[in-house]
Amino acid sequence: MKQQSGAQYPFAAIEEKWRKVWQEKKLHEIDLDAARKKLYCLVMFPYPSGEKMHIGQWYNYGPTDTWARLKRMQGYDVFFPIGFDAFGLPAENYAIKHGIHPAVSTKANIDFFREQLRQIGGMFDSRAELITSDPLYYKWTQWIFLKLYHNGLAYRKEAPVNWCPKCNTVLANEQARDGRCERCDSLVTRKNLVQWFFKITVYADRLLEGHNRIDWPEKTITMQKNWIGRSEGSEIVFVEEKTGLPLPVFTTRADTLLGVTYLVMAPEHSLVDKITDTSRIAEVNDYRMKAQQATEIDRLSVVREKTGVFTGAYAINPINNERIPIWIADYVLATYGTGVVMAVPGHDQRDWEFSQKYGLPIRQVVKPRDGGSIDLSQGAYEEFGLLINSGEFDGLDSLTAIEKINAKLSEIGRGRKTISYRLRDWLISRQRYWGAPIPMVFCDNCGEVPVPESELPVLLPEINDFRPTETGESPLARSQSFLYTDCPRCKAKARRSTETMDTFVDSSWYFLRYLNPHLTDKPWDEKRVKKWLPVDFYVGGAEHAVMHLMYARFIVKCLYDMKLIDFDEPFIKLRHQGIITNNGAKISKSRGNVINPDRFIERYGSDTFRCYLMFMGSYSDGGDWDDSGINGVARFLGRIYRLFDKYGDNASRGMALSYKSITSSDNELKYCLNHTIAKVAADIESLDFNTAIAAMMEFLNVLYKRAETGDTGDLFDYALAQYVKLLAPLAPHLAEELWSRIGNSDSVFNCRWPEFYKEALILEMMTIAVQVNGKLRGTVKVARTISESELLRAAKANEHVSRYLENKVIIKEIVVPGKLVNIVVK
RNA sequence: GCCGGAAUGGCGGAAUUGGUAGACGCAAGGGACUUAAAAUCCCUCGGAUGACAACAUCCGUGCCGGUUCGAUUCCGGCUUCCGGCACCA
Repeated sequence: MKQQSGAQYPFAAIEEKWRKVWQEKKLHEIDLDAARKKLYCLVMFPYPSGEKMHIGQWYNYGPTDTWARLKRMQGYDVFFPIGFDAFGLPAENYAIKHGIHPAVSTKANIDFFREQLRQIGGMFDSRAELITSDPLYYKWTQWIFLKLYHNGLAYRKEAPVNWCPKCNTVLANEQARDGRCERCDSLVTRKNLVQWFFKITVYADRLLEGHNRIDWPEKTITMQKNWIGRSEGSEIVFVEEKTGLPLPVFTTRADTLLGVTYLVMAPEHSLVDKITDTSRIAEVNDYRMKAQQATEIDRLSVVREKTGVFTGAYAINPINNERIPIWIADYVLATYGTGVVMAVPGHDQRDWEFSQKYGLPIRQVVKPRDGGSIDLSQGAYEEFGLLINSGEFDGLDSLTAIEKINAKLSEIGRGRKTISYRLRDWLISRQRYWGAPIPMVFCDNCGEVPVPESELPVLLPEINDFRPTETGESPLARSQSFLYTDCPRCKAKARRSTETMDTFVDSSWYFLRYLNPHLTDKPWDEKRVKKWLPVDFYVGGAEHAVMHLMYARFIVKCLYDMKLIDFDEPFIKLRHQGIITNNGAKISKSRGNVINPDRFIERYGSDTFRCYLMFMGSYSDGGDWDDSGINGVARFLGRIYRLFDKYGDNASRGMALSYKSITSSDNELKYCLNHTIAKVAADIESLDFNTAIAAMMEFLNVLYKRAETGDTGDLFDYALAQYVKLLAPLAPHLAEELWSRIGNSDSVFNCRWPEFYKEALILEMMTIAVQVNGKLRGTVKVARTISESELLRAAKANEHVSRYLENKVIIKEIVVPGKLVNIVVK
């Protein structure tokens, strides 16, 4: 018989049609106040820095929509909002490059993005859309700044900052990766500026504690822990001999205190001037100049020789009153610990290297616990051990010695146990135009004055020249009408703060705003926030592990402490999608290897493209982009379409049937139907989209086999109807079309995910593998109820097996119920 | 250097707590249909050896070793790749 090829799958018409219907019927608008089984599913919002969404963004939003749709069909009230992280450097750089004002280019780009998001067919609630560059939004970003300010969590100080000479802007440590600007790859230099900071360091321990209460990838939590870098140790106060100035050091090895042979200060340390001996001033200043200039180029070199100079000053060891020289060296960081290190060349490799170069003495104060010998001329001995040359502490184990020495220092008021962190305060000011202005005023009489809440928002001035200035001053200063204002307190002439806020401030609270982004008199709807937050499921790139994801947690903890919200962790469950590369290289505009999804949508349709992204491989691993397999997914959807084109009437009949009323001996189809229902749900839930689609393909193959053999009874009809529901989260447009064609007037997304019947998964006959000495020799098909002895007899009788048993002695017989038999012979 | 993760056919990738390795696809080859092409459908498809053939035997999940009746899975030691951190005292 001739095989009919059937109708072509008219995806373009179908997809456009249903997107319109969904919009008209407001299918994706949910009643936030009436919802009973809330599920807040959030995906990191895009920053519209280019004209179009790239493939990575599609990869973020398509599969996540599939997840959200499944949850909806499982009976949850799913809130799945999307918005635009529109402020910030990428958007501004795009505007500068194209000579368009960022307000204009951002709006145009958002329009493109919105259309593309619509093409995905995502169930985004359009009423919840927010744009962080909208005054209606950033008014409340400024409000949050003021809240932090009034609670002592925002402050200003002069600080050496990472400065990108090309972007003309300050960079956060997180943005100055490998000493290079995250955006433009220029080498970062240092510059002293007065900057605004948020006191995230105050929350270091709270941020660590919260890790125990969230379901996040282990890797992400580890990265945050490393970033916070909590380290327990001691603060020990040395005293400078001439001036009597205290010089506290931080160490984790108080047990080596008697092995200290000199101190080293960071070149930038503020006391260097005060202690340096007059005879050494020239040399010290010269070194400090060089250290400041010797920027990141040197820092990057892998094997960098340590350098330093002697200050001419001496310090006194608080335990034995020994007089030791004070040096400065740039291997000591000004920003960690106290900026002063007690050097123990015998037991710290860095100090050892320094001592070798400058001929400083080495003293052993720890010996191995096992009595073995060590050779300090080869390098430092950094292990814990037993103390020697340490007076009253001799013979103690390092761990005990740390306790005893801490106690003694405490007693004499010269030290204490303390904790040091790698985490620094969050530098939030940017000398850039495209951001939320910091709502502060500087008055000659009153000093630093916060803008009153009633005067928010401080509008971003509409200026023509929005490019950064070379002096480092913000371009906002170019606007006289913005810059000069009246002091809110004394009404005298005053100047506004001209910096804008880091965009990570904008994205640290947006999930609160989604629930009602149109509110004008408050930042969020408390009632809805109480009901909907925290976010149940958050999906986004792993590149945000230490920035966005930590800042958002910090801001939420601040708001919690101010009693403005009643939860202190914003994202209960977090998962990352993998990265799509192009020929193994990261996709970026600068590399010119951007993949535009549009041509695939045009050629294959949105459903096919979405399914292909999900089918390509593991979602959390990502992978290299290769379009050669997309045909297979297009064929798959085409086959579904044609099956229903031909057997639509059967599916319609199947709609009216209930599973329990069907009598059929087709156990294979029963199994397949029920197994697929369970598997697709479980796999989508755990983001294993690829295997969910594979299961749907297998199910389809089974259905086709039934169609070919004419075995199309009630069970087949019923299975067809269920198939549409299973398809719905994966290919929403096609499923909705088929659902309508088989006689439904309501959306498939308003029906419930089918139940599966466990009993169908238990097959009467099963195939058991038979091994001899662990090697597969054959299989036997037996009844499920077979006894162990009967199974063994059947296994041994199998012709492929029996010949391996001839003239052998059976030593052992292993039976794994339902799986296999292994016969061990000799 | 330190901390994670990974390595499976020509390719992307499957493989619930150790239990039939290679599901599902792609590509390729052969065939059907067609004037032809596209589309569609069917068959083969990890490697080696033997046979006309169905088939049989051996090898095979980065490398070496171990535990086990049995290892892609567990343990020890390497190699390579990816991600993160990198003078943090």
